[in-house]
Amino acid sequence: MLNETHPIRSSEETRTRIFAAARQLLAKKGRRGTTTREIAELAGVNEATLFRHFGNKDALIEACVMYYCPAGDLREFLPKLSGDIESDLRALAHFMTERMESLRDLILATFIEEDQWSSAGDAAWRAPAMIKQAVTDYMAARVERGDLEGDPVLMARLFMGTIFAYVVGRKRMQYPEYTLDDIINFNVNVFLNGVRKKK
Amino acid sequence: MLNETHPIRSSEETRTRIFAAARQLLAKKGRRGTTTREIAELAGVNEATLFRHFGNKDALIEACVMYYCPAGDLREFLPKLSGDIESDLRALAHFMTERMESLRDLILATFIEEDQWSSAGDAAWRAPAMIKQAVTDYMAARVERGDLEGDPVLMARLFMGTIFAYVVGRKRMQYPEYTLDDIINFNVNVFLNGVRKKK
DNA sequence: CTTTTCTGCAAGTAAGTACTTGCACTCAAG
DNA sequence: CTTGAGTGCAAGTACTTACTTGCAGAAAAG
Repeated sequence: MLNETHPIRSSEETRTRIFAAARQLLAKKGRRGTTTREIAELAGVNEATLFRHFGNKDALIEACVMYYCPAGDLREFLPKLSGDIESDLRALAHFMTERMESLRDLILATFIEEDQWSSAGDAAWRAPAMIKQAVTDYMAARVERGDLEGDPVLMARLFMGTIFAYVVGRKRMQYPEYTLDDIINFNVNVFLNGVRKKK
Repeated sequence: MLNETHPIRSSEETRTRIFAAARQLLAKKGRRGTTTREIAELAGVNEATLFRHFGNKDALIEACVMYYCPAGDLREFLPKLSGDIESDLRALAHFMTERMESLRDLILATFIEEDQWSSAGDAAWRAPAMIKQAVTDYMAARVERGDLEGDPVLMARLFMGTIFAYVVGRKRMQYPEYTLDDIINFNVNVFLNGVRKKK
């Protein structure tokens, strides 16, 4: 007999359900504030299943972060860039905003309890670090070509900082009267006017 | 007899010792990761003293945040500004960096566990919100005067965002080869070139 | 001197939490 | 049909944590 408390589920699906629940709770309550009981409940599995899959809470969290922080999806995006700087930067800003937005809470969570995240914390930061490097390279190429002038590292830092601040600060510092496009356009314009090479 | 386990302490001093310890731990481990036992130990008081002073952990944390987030110290600073825009903005950037730095971890902690901070979370954000308003006003005045052009709200947002990103991201995104001055000077220059009115 | 206030100390309680274990059930593969 | 993997369920363990309580000492105020 097949009752509703025993639905058929593959092992894979169970794992992803657990990951989804863990991510949601980790982002909301942090590592210590999240209990295995809550994760199990939200995932719709028994608490014992968590431990049978991952051994302990730490391993679960680490696997969860690894699962959600792939580091390679930037390579599909970069080759598409080659128009003029302004549209490039706008596209980059949109791409980065999306990426960071989807990891926002997980990234934020690694900021506090810093000593307790161990390698899971590093995993969450791998994608942003790769993007940072790519942006720096982009800026350096444009400086080389004579489009921009200044230190590419500081340029990348400034550019990414504006996006970081938008994504992270959004909840506490709200600007409901502006759309994401408004803000990105403004930021890109100011940035470009500020670093474009004078002729 | 006066032994070292019973040193003389006024009630006021005990409170500030508790606040200092609580702040340190809250910043490092978050609200749930911080235990009353640890706070008492670090403060050098008995755990029971905590509860005799504040009743419960929540009230302690709230009192602690209130204690460390005064909202009025900006008024002493603003009147000193009246030179040219560049030096004004540099001074503002330094001031904001210092303020945010001293509250960095407390502010960060309020980002996650958001539902659990209640009014303490608002208290931690009162000072930044006031600074945001002051910067917006400053920008508006400069636009009015014809020095800058653009939307003062977005200008303030961008300007503060760069500082926010620096302070918050510092630990994970390190640039040991640049000093704070390097970064502030670069950011202020780019920003100013970007928003200065063209003649 | 007496009283009040603040504190330390030790013991304890009730609740929560990570994690375990033994058993039964379902389903798919051999 | 048998077997094994994956799961639910219920009970339990060892530990932590917020919070309490009763007692005693020390200092300050009256």
